[in-house]
Amino acid sequence: MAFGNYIRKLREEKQLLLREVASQMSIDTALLSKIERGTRIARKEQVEDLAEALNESENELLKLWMADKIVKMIKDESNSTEILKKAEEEIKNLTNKKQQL
Amino acid sequence: MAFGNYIRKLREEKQLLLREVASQMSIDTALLSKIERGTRIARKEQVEDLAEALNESENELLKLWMADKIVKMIKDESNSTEILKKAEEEIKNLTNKKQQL
DNA sequence: TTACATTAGACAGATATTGACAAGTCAAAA
DNA sequence: TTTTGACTTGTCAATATCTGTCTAATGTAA
Repeated sequence: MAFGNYIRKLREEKQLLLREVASQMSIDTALLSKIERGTRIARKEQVEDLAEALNESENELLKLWMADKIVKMIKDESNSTEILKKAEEEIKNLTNKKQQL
Repeated sequence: MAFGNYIRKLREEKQLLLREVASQMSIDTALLSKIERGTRIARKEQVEDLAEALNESENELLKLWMADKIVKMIKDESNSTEILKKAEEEIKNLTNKKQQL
């Protein structure tokens, strides 16, 4: 599930209003609405605030948020899976190099 | 291999000078140098021009270029692999949804 | 209707990206 | 050693993108 849908689901489960959560995040209700609907991308800071406001794991939310950004970036490419595979390969290489230090 | 290193290798194999390739791309030599060294990210247009100038597959270069952007985005995260896995999962979901249309 | 939650659009200000220029390093040739 | 040519680096103005808010609109239940 996309990041926006996920946090909306969390918010609704907790029976919180947009304005309540947005207020805790110190942003406008409209902005949170857009983030939940996926028409605006949250900033890292805002994801952290969200985790706090929704009492959820910050790491988990950040993970979903980053994955979401990647998806938005390549979802329209015909070879998106190959791109991810290549990225994974590169990450592995980097990790190995780091360990050698 | 990162995108920049890769295109530098290609250029050197073909014995082309920065200024020759840059000229074909209608950009400054300095900019191409930075792209090859990874201190600047090429624009999509420039990757296309590069493919032309180096006589390489545009799709392949674009793939590497996108993978590179993803790597730059998450390489410093401790859970980068998990992030990629999640992204892959989402992409699969999207693909399935599309097929249902 | 009224009240309240949510959403859409438009805007100005903040931030980031872009490409070029000039000055720099470096190595090989003269 | 000077010169030459390839490449690199730092800086900067112009441009493009992003940010958050405001206002107005939509939807919905009482």
